[in-house]
Amino acid sequence: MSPRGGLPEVGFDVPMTTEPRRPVTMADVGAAAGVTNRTVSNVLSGNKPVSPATRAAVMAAVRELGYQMNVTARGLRTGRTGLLTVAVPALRIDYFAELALAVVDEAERLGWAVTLQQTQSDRERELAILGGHDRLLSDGLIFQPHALGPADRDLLVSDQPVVLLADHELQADADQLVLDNVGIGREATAHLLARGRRRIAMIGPNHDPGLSTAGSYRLEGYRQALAEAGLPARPDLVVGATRWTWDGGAAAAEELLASGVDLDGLFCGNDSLALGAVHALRRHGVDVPGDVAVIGVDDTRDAARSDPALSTVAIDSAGVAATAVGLLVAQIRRDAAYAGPQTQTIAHRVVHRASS
Amino acid sequence: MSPRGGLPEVGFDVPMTTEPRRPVTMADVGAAAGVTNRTVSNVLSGNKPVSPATRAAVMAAVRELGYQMNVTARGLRTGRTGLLTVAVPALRIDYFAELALAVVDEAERLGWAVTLQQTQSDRERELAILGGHDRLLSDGLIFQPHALGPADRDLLVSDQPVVLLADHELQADADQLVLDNVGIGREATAHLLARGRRRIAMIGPNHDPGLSTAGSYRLEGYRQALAEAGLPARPDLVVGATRWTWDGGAAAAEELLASGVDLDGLFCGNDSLALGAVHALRRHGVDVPGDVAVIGVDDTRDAARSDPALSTVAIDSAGVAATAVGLLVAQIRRDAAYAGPQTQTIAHRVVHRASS
DNA sequence: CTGAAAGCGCTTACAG
DNA sequence: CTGAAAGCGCTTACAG
Repeated sequence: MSPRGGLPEVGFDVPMTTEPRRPVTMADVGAAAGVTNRTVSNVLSGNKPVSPATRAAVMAAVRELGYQMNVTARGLRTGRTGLLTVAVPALRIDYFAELALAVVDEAERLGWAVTLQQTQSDRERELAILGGHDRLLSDGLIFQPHALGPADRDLLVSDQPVVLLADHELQADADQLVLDNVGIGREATAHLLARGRRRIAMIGPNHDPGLSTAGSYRLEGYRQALAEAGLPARPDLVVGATRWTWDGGAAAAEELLASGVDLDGLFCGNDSLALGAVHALRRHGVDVPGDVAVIGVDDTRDAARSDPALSTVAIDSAGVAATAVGLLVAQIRRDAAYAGPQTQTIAHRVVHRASS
Repeated sequence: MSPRGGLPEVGFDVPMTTEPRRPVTMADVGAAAGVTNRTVSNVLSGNKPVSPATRAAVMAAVRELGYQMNVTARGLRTGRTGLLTVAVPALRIDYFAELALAVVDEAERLGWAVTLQQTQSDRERELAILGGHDRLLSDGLIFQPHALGPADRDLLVSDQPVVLLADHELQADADQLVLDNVGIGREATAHLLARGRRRIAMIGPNHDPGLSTAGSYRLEGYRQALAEAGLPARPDLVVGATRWTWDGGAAAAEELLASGVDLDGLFCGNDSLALGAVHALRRHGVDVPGDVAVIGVDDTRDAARSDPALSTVAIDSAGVAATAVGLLVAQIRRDAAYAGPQTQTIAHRVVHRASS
């Protein structure tokens, strides 16, 4: 804008002060500090000793130039990105949301970042998790398969770090944290029996044979408990639920009521189902626990806060998260203390509250 | 273990069948398909046309060798990782959890993965988000600052793609989605006034002057509504809450009741506070809405499901997430349609339910 | 449509 | 303790 008269011609050829913003590299930092990029790397990584004077000069240059490490380049060189992947069926289900957020907390505490993936219980998406992009961008995977099952053991074996969360023992060649779902169903039902209930319904089993969900195992436990009490398994008392959500629980309870079946106890596959079911029951004038005692599974935060407070089988999702992250990081670091692939059973316990 | 007698000496020097598992590279795939890595890259990226026969040969080799792209290497070359970062104060707060999960959904739909970060409203951690590792590992950032405020505008400006979610307009050089928190407080309070309440309390303002939270703006709206109705602002009706959680709401309600103040309406800074407060009120025999009408903010899922269903000021977190992801991706792609940094106000609306 | 080569920004043996 | 150089596995102008 200013006339060129007052400036030497050459002035127009010097670079503008606002250059194309080439990112600052370690070499730039080194040049400013009078060393090479190698020394900068040693200072920043702490892998090799560096003299205090050199360190100070480097750090000053880092600050002055606003240097930020190119994590992708480091990742290519070292094979580590500092990222973990968590893949669960659906984050809309409270239990998985709480589990995933617990993993984020625990990983963050140990200095790792986390990416979240949802499989929607879809086989193709579960396969994509195992072989996909994010798998290689992150250093390890915590994965709850839903559509993949025991028949897919070859797929679930991996030379990359992985911890499986499972509704049933999947195979022995990877770390896995397994729920005792039969035990959960049996103990939940036994709790209702102990409260004097005899006509106990269940909401939850999934009729999709392709899904190895917790539902079928919990149903088995429910049947075992009834059998141990000398009670028959009545199909009219069992209602399926494809989606284990609040809405699914409300709909299933409506279905139970509409069928006219007489019940005095209700075991729901998880807390979300149970809370939706309680809501529907009360809307129809059914008292909980007076007319029907209800118990869920998971002990989500909402369970303790609902009115009436929901009895449940507590699963320590924070503990599962901590264990899973610990095992995964041990694998990634090739810790000497890491004992190799193992199967751990996740603990559970019945929590008695007002709903039963 | 087996005696070497039966084997030729040379046998011990041939490589074992289980080699050190060098990862398969594009060059390996090319060698198997009779082309170079460049052609493999062209096939896999789709960036350049490749003859059908060559493509088929490459894809066959990819399958046979079980090739998985090294995403880190591609990221170093292209400057893209396919990863977005979402940073919010705390995932334990329902609104942020729902917002973050909505971002995951929307990003996934568009083919991006998401990493989640929590700042805990801590200034150091917010600065780390802006300058940290994950910033450079991901292609863009959706960030709700809490400790950083208008005074930090220089820090919030960036040459890297960013979308700010804000409780108050922060600065004009970045995309930002801003809540009209004064309006939210005013309309929530006006709703209670319209329901005939005159002694309206508020739970929420944060007394930490370092935090530019929504609380102070919503408090201002609350005062405006009272003033417009000709009512005085009574300090004894306002209770602070440092953490906007269910527990925080229950504790604040206890505090209100213990103070002996007479109230007939209650505006809570968010739904989590409100649900905790309702629980505490009812436990002390206070009827909602008979004795005290209650309204929250956010319209989290629990709001509609609680008993009584909670009135609230709905914020469309799914819409916020979709808009934020859309703006961020447009920045990353340098879309021609991208209009440059802009400020959008997030819509809200009062939802009347049973609690008022 | 394909090959040979350069280069993204780091880390790390190899010398000194 | 530091320099010069190789190489991680891709993508992409440059030739043909």
